[in-house]
Amino acid sequence: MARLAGVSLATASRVLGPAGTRRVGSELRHRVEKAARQLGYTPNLVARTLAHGASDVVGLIVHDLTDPYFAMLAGGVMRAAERRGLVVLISATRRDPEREIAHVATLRAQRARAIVLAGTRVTDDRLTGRLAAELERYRAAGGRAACVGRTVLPADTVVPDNHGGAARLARSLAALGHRRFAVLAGPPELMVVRERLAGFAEGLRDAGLPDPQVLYGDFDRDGGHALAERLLAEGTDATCVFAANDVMAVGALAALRARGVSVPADLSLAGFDDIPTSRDTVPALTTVRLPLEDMGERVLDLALDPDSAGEWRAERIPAEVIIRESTRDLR
Amino acid sequence: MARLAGVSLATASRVLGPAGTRRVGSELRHRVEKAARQLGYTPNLVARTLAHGASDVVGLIVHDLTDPYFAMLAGGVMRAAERRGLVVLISATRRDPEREIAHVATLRAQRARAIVLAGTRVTDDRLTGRLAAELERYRAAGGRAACVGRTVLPADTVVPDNHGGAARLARSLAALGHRRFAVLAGPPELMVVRERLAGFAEGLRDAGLPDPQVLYGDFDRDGGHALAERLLAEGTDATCVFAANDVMAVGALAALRARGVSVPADLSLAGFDDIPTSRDTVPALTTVRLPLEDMGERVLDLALDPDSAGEWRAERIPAEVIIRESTRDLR
DNA sequence: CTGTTAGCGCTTTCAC
DNA sequence: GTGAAAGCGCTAACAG
Repeated sequence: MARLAGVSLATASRVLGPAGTRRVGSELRHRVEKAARQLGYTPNLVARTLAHGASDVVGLIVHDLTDPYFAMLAGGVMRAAERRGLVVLISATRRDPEREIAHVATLRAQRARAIVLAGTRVTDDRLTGRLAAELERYRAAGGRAACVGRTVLPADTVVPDNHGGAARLARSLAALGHRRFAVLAGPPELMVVRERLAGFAEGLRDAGLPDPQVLYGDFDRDGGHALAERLLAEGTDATCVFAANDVMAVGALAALRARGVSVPADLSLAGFDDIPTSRDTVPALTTVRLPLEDMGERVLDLALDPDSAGEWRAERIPAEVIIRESTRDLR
Repeated sequence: MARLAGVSLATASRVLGPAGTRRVGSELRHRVEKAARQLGYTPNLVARTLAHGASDVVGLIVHDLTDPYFAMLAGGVMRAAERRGLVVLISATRRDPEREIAHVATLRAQRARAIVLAGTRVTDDRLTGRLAAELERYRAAGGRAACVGRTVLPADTVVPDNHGGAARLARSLAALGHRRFAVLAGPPELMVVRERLAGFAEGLRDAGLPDPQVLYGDFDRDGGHALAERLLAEGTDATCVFAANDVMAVGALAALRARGVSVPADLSLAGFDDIPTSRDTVPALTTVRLPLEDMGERVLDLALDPDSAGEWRAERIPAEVIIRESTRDLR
């Protein structure tokens, strides 16, 4: 113990402890610091957490780190955490709501200072209810939480404008002269999917166009690939395809290419999210931009900052349509 | 406290505690479990860690989660951790060795059960020495560690066959009829870069070809982009370009395309790693495959499994050349 | 300003 | 088998 090395005991805690209004004579302060350095002493954060109550780990629950959407989000959360001197415990749900609930429980047991939930929001009320209950216990134990997605959970939320973005995208596409659309959607149980789909349909209606043809599948690269093949197999009169997210669009692009369908000459394609690779696909992907890293930072801020009044806060994130080369101008 | 709820006290610990040879009468066992359930009791892992010594968090230090290489690696580590009931604390170095050292220190303070280091290995001896020292302290405090990359650290290591893979790639490319090469390399301080460069040059020599033209830059997408532009600006007589990793290759591809250089018609291009997107680029990227997720799992296994004898283990990971469409067959 | 004294919640000998 | 008691290493009142 650095204590014995120095001379005093709990004084050490004051100088080595969390920066703050620690008043210690400079003489002793130096002695302690010196001793600590000599012994290579590092405070045991576990003990500190136990005694002091507040841990400096925050939990982040995502679907899959391998998906650029979540990787970017995680990057933002980690950046914000580092700025505050906190560390991030990441766990993946792989879209399994049960696993998400379990992870919240683990984080509670771990006494994480805050939990950020990203991307498994489903429409099943029973599941949502159980997750909410688990979160409630966590909060009751002094934890803070925030999530990104829809405001269905009892927590502050960063809510990307999925609906509005998709609607604006639809209108932009209509303005390019497209009249018939197909949507490669993820599983209908996913909130994001429903929002983007509804927004897109609404945008189409605004433009006086009929509802799109909709195909449901997995919300990932292979899902996009499979759906594009199905679209081709079933036949379509659409001139433009909207994939519910960019990774699906990337998969669709590959499938179309393999089948000899040229984008955008034969068929236009648009995605959603604006992950980094979407500007590097060929053709570059028209999409709806979400400031993923910023969202990550914001959601951690929300989780950590003192609650506002009674109601849960919802921070809307604007989504911006970006027209690139994958959508043909038919005019 | 579940204790009072039930009846006994430390008995609760025996039934709720870590699974094992806990002998408790089934009557009491049931009572305790019931009480725990009623109260929604969850053991405080922080306290357990303090008392019991062993935490169930493992640390993972990567360069940047946003880079698919590390995302995949992280995915593997997380999978392996989950299988063992452990959680993963991830931190990013953004290639700053100082930050890496700091993260090890933090993880030590956090009493992480194990640390996995991935991807900041540099050639600076002073830095490596300090990192080694920090690791040594961690280990002295009972921690375990393993890393992926070069075996320069006092730890078990998963070592991808960068040299061999690059050499085989060079020979394959030579077999396709290419005679003059350019390499878009990352910063020379990075171990990976040196290994891949050396391996590539060696493969060329094996084939009786001259050393390649080498350009150094950043080890990421934008680095690849910038380097490709520089290559074009400076002019080159190479018929094939080797980018030291896939994300650089993706950037290079975009730059070449923007400049009207067709791949592989005008110039061939190859990468390294085989990240998921490399099969979706246009043209699909010739590369050297590394089983990233497996590597992640293996490195955690290495870190956690009881040390073998005195020497540090080095687990070689084979790298497989994958010829796709981005490299032209000149024969 | 600085030393003493209780715990934080759990695991673990050590008796009964 | 099961209860009692002693810490794990640190922080936080509370006195000096």
